[in-house]
Amino acid sequence: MAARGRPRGFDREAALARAMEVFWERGFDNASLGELTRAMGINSPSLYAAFGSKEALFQEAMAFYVKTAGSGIWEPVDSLTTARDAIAHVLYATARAFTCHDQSRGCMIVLASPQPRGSNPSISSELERHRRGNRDCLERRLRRAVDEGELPENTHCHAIATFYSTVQHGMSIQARDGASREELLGVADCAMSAWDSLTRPN
Amino acid sequence: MAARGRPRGFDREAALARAMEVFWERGFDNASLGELTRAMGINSPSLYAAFGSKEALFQEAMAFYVKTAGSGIWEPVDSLTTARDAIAHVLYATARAFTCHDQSRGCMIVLASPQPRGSNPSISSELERHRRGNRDCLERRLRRAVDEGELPENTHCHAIATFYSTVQHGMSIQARDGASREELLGVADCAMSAWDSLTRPN
DNA sequence: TAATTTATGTATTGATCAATACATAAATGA
DNA sequence: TCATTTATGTATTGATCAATACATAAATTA
Repeated sequence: MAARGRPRGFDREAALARAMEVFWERGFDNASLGELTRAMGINSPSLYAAFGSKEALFQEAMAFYVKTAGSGIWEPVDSLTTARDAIAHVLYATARAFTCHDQSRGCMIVLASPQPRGSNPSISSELERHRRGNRDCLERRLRRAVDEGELPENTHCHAIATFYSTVQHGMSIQARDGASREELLGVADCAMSAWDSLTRPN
Repeated sequence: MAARGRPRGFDREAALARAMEVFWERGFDNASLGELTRAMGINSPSLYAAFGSKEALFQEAMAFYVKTAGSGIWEPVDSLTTARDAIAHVLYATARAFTCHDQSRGCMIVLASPQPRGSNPSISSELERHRRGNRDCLERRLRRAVDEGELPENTHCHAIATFYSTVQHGMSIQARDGASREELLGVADCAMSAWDSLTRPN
């Protein structure tokens, strides 16, 4: 069945990628519709026809971010053979990802709308839900490692997952403050140096 | 010399404290003048007469935050007798400070304006300057510990300071996401468990 | 008391925001 | 060809923002 009506004059996914860039760099509130439409190369009626609203556009941009920039960091967590490798991968991949653009930008999920009572609470809570999901992903991986015998039974999986999640969040702030790749890799080194004492039977 | 003209009808510092609370919770952009004046109990002409502008009010609120909420965290760094005690104090005091209100709020310096190209770049850079100052404070304390013989000569003071600074920043995000005091204290525990391996002569 | 100075309350300003009205363009189906 | 459907461009809407104009109130100085 062919599409009825005048065909869309722009690439929807390319426009979404541009919108993601703007939201990533400027945050939700500071990304004005004028800036978005300029970056996307369309006018506001086209934006609203294709995406619905600024909030809906952000939600799609967030999903696009997770699928692209975020997948290289989080997807290998379950496939790597040890929890230690998985955690180390998250930290080192984060250090590289946060410093692969001209200007370091950190994580869109952490920085795009940090105030829970900001202008759009539903966006803030959606971002928070996603951050919590990442932490839970680490905690599940640690529990699996306990089940598999890699880690001792009394491992504090919740505390360790929260710790590494905290380090990963902090790297976003450091990246925004201009930290170099070497500095962020050094942060990952320091964080991983706690591994043995954190997972010691005792 | 007595003050000329009609005396101010409100307590300037109390109003500033109220403004700080609003900026702290809502961030610079989302804190509207209406919300600020309502919280401060004054009308906008009084605000502008007393503080100059929204930006100037924020700068004063930031200084007030540093002097009040921040001093308990950072002031003891130089007076504590070991670098280890100093770093531990920063982390544990942060965990307590970030969870002493009804709703966890994290650090105003980290969360009030996270986008460097936000609506007010001068505020973002001022906040960044302050974050960098805190990291430098840790690094200086570590270097002093090397000079005093507490830590070995080849200690990576810059990397260690960046690491603990990163953890402290990450705790702001966790606090905003509702982390409990126990969870943040656990993060501090995990971070401090890296101390021995980070400062081992090797 | 009269002149001066500073603060306050009410109302308003121009700018910017997200979102939309409306006419027109470009496709398909009959 | 002609009706229908969808997209686009121009222009505009009401809301909200930070900041201010202006008249009045409350103090000091002369």
